[in-house]
Amino acid sequence: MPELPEVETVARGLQKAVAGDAVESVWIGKRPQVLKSAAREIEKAVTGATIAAVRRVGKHIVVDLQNGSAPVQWVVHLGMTGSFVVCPADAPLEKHTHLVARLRSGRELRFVDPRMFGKLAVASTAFSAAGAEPLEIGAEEFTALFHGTRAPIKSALLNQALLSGVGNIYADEALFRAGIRPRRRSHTLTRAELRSLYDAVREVLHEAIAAGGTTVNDYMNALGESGRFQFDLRVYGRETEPCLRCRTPIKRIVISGRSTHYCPKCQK
DNA sequence: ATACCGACCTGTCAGC
DNA sequence: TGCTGACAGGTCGGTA
Repeated sequence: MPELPEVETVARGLQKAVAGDAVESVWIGKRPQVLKSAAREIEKAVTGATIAAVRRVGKHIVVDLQNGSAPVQWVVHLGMTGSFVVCPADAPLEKHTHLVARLRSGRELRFVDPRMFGKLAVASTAFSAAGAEPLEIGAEEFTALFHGTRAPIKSALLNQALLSGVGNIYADEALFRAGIRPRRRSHTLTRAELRSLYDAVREVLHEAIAAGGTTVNDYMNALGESGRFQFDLRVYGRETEPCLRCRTPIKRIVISGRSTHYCPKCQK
């Protein structure tokens, strides 16, 4: 589900809603797949801790906790269907809820994930993403990064070790805006093409953040509200529909197992 | 080194 | 109505 703009939206929403609050107690479900730290360890790190800040790193949500003298990080990845929301304690418990943190303010912070592709862990060492932040990297560095791999550009954009945060929707949208075919080999792109792609990636991510993310199916922000960027998608999910620029039907192909959408006329 | 492919899970929707 | 298969925002590990 969530790519950089969705995770950013959740992190900002949580930062606004729960920074300064504290965790009084925690309930942990019995789904080992989503818990990457032992339940005991999570309980120990989180119970009694003050929430200093909530921020995004790549596609991860990082909650900075202060527990006694030791800073601890609570790291959450939403996978495809995860949600991390704050709600009143009496809100009905959703199916597939894996963790509930009761806050001093009386509200609850809940981690819900039906498909269980998400992850939740605690860490005492600073968490960092493998790849570069697309909104922080410079154009030169971006070019060097993509000249260094022979993979199809669509696959390269999805490779979190190169760039952290771009997922299937925004990869397709950025390639459309830059006029580049998704199967083109990354190292064969000209400097000018990579410069357009750099601009397109940043532009689409900024616009999507401003719209509160894309809700295709079940993505929700920290307060359980939908995003609005689904109305601004130009190619993703528009197979056979006319290109918004040239009216040619949008094509759908599969690249490294992911559904890929592009305009055969506008993208070279 | 690189790149496909299935696996991990549950839910939904289209088609028969 | 109900079954079956395809598909879904993401990553990982195995294999070629």
